[in-house]
Amino acid sequence: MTNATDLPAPGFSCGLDATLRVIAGKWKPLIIYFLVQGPNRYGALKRAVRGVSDKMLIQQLKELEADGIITRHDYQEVPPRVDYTLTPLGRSLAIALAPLCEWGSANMAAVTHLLEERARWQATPPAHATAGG
Amino acid sequence: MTNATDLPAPGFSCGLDATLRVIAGKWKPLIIYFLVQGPNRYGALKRAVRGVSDKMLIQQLKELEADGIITRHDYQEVPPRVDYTLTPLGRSLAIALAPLCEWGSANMAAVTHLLEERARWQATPPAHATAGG
DNA sequence: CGGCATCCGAAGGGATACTG
DNA sequence: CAGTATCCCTTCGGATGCCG
Repeated sequence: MTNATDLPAPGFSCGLDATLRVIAGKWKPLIIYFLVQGPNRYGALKRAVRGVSDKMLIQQLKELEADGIITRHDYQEVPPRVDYTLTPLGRSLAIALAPLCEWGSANMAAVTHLLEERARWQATPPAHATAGG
Repeated sequence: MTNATDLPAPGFSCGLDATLRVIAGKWKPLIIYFLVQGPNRYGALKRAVRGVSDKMLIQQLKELEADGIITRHDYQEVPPRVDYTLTPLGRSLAIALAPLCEWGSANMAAVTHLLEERARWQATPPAHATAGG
């Protein structure tokens, strides 16, 4: 980040905005990051992300492919065999994701705790939660 | 990141998952990143993010506050004056966001182009786009 | 195994109007 | 200026079922 006192921006809050368009989607960052390990088959991806449905996985995979982040290789054999690989662009994005990963690891305890707090906060009577502070 | 050939993972794709919970939301990363410049008023945030509605901005701000990423200070004066500041935790998250920002800047041209491509792809007849591939 | 289509509920998020 | 509330449409995303 530049001087942090001069990073205003015309329409973008810097490239962050651009990046967000690409990684938008509940599973994309996870998919991308998982793929840094190397090419992986559909099934492996599905097992790795754990929780994602076929629909979502396929959808995100397609968008990622359309965005030039990954490439799909169909071996055209039976039983079906397909694998997904990060493109150079995708790889660079993955490494940019690393700090976020590290942050999460470093603060996982806090995050876990916070998430619980938030859940409680959200369960608060939507009436006029201004009180309680 | 480590060797990129040895960063598998148990149930989490590393802390990335945890981080994603915190920055989930169309505007959060932008808000966080904008705040690294220092404390900012509601209006400044609104102008900076540009495109966000009051509803969304307030909502995300509240969640960020609940998550311990930012703090809100109400000067209790009139006309109203409130400002938001990154907590140490928030600051650390912001710096983890920097690489993403840089990636976006570095690849903005490509991303912009890709986005157009995707828009075109999405406009494709949803019938059975299996063809043409 | 890998993938697609459909249905459906939940959440996201914009527009507008109102308050102090 | 800062924030709240409501309406309402869109997107996200999960469950299920079917196909090559």
